[in-house]
Amino acid sequence: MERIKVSKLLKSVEFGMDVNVKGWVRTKRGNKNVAFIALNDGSIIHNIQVVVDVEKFDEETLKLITTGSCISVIGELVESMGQGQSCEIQAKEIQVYGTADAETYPLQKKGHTLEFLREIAHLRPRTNTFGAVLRIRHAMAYGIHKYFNDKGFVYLHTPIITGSDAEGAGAMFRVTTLDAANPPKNTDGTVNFVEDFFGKSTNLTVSGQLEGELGAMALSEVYTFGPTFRAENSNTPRHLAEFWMIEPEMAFFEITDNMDLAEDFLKYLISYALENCADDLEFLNKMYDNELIERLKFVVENPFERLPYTKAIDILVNSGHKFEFPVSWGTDLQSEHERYLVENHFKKPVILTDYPRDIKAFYMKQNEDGKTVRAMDVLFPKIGEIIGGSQREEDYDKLLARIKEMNIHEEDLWWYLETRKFGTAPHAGFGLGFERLILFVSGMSNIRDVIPFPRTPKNAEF
RNA sequence: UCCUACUUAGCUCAGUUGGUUAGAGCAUCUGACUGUUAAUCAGAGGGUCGCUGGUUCAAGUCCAGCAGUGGGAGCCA
Repeated sequence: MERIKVSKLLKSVEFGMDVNVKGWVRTKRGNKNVAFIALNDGSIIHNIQVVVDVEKFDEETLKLITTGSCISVIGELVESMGQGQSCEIQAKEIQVYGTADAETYPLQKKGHTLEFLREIAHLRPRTNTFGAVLRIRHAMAYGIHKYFNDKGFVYLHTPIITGSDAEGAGAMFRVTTLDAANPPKNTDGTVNFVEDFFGKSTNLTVSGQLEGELGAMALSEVYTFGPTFRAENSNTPRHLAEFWMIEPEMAFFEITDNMDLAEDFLKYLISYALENCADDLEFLNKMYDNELIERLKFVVENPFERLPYTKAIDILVNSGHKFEFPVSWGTDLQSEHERYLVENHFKKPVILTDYPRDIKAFYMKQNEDGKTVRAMDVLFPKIGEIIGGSQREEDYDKLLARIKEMNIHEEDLWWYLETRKFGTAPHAGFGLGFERLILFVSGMSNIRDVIPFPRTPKNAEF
């Protein structure tokens, strides 16, 4: 008999037919006459209740059905006699695929702390919480591709191993096949990477942006969506050493077009979650964050506040609010400043633009004032910076001057500079941290709980 | 990396000014119960008190170092 998924079954109203479901047992309870098994196959947050007439089954088989075990059930789909579910399966045949020793299986019927579940990341997808988060994560990944595809963007695969050390987005992980204990050396004692696999020093990418720009200078609109690596010793609920990032890059877009796209993109994804992940969001709203759904709707329905950095500084200085770090023009905003703007002053997402050039990357387009660049950061409640982007400097001379000024090796970027030499065009783009998006959409508060197997300093288990 | 808190049963936590044999709830096991919803009720088993060292007649409790985890900060997405 063909297997039917629980998600499909719970929507079915055709009582009286025999069905086959397969899944993992969440709980079993009952008495010597009747047993109730809550079965889940991950297709939906809800379980299907399997009713077992105890005397019709072998006692030894029923004993094997414990929390965590995996079974296949054939039975009749009937209207439930009990409260709490509309339909259930009256079991006729049960096959046990895999037992789960009750004394050692770590997941209980009772709730667990997220900290404990992180220690058993191989089993936590079997919980309601992680089932919900992982389904939402999937829906967001799909929504991202759908959004860009519908808009005519080309999905560009940028390299994961990079020889460019000039991306400037943080510490990198080295990629090498050299013997760590005994690497070939130059006469001055440094490691000779000419003998390494690629004939030069290579690292894992910290951003696909520079290559993304190369694609945009031919295909007009491109986006990347792939893993990104930062070797920073960051121990916070918002950072991972390995995370996924979405980086659209658009020719002929100026900074305002970039902001429009970023806002529309975020609103599309949040709407997509509200429409397609309603059950999972309701669960998370109930269990973790009572204002989650309300907050998601608010973000979709209200325009983001847009203002230049300089104006934000004025607001902060005149706020009368006591900050731990003083506010002054020319310094980067601290978390507390961003939080004040988003959560206290505007009470909605904020897009800040035109930051001082000295605190931003070399590739950002320089404004006429000689002091600021066309950067934009999208700040969200609870999680802070969710998007960072800019219009790019398309003028060869200005870009080269900035590279020299910041002591970046221009010879490493010859290919990047050539796009400004041959058919340059105004263009812009941004980066969205995928896990930060999931954090916001799911209402979870630690980034380690929105990726299946988190990589953080001192942790690469599983 | 810095600041701070925490680490006691499978899980979540109590544990008094240092003082006999370290407790509870849940989970597990056994039994009871004719349809349960984190079922309920009764009983039982379950501990190197994170690790190392120190103070003391005596350390889960006080001190030091180390490790891990949470929260905050920095770096950023």
